[in-house]
Amino acid sequence: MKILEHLKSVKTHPTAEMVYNVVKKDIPSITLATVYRNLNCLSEDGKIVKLEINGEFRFDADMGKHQHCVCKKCGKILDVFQKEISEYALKKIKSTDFVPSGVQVIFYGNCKHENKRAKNNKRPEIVKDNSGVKKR
Amino acid sequence: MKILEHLKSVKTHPTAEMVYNVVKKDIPSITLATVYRNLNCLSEDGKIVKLEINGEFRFDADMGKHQHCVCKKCGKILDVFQKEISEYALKKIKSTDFVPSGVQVIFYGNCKHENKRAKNNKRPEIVKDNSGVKKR
DNA sequence: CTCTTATTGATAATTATTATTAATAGATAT
DNA sequence: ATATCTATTAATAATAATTATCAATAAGAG
Ligand SMILES: [Mn+2]
Ligand SMILES: [Mn+2]
Ligand SMILES: [Zn+2]
Ligand SMILES: [Zn+2]
Repeated sequence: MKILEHLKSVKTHPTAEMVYNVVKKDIPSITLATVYRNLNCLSEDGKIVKLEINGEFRFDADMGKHQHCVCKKCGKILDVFQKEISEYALKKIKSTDFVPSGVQVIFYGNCKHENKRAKNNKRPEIVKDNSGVKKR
Repeated sequence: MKILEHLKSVKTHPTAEMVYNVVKKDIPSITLATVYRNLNCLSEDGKIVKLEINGEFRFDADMGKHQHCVCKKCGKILDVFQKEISEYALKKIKSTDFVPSGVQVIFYGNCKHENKRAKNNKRPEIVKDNSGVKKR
């Protein structure tokens, strides 16, 4: 309950560990494995969405049909609420040997950073700057 | 070269390990780490696509704009070549604080298994059958 | 052929996630 | 209320995938 409650209160698409770090303030005895277990159950039950971004799972309690943007620089995940995009994809897809039940739309690009000094960049830049690296 | 060559010859979206198991037949000295290294370089250079599905990375040498279907039962990944779907998404998205450079469309659902007797089912079913598991 | 640098193989380390299990909490029956 | 049964948890340990390290090797330049 606390886990779902917390997930509903944020729009950051946290990892299991991020959820854990917040929820343990309320339930100090809770363990990371319990958070994982509950997040997985919730997503199997269709109460939350489990996303896979940059090598880790992210969780989202917003079950409305929406899309996501992932910043290639800072890794931030933003919501896009334009259900026509998902609907178009599902309406248009014609596959003889596959029956789709849902679609996931992820945009990759760059978010508008306060380019002066990134203020809420918790993790180091994911940008892969190859300048100066010469290939042969 | 052998890695890229192999990737271009298949449409299975293999994992690094799958690529490794094939390429090592040609280059017995090759190591899994080298395969990972090269796959990552290739994807950074835009020569291949790196997908993230069911907790692991999948690689695809088909750089044409296309979409994917993931079977929730067997994990198989199928291609869909309908560029209008990705184009629609990119054209329609309006985000004030994000500049998209690409979009990834993944359909989830079920592929048409030869349900009489699955003939090329290499890996065990991923299906999560909760029948008989009562929640309280 | 020698020198310099990039890439590899071998392996260790890391990270995220899942599995195990005895203990606990919660519900149910007495 | 107390005993009993059962689902969930905490506390690990284990696993799986991926990345890092680094000495040895291969490739290119001169
Ligand atoms: Mn979201
Ligand atoms: Mn493909
Ligand atoms: Zn950003
Ligand atoms: Zn299937």
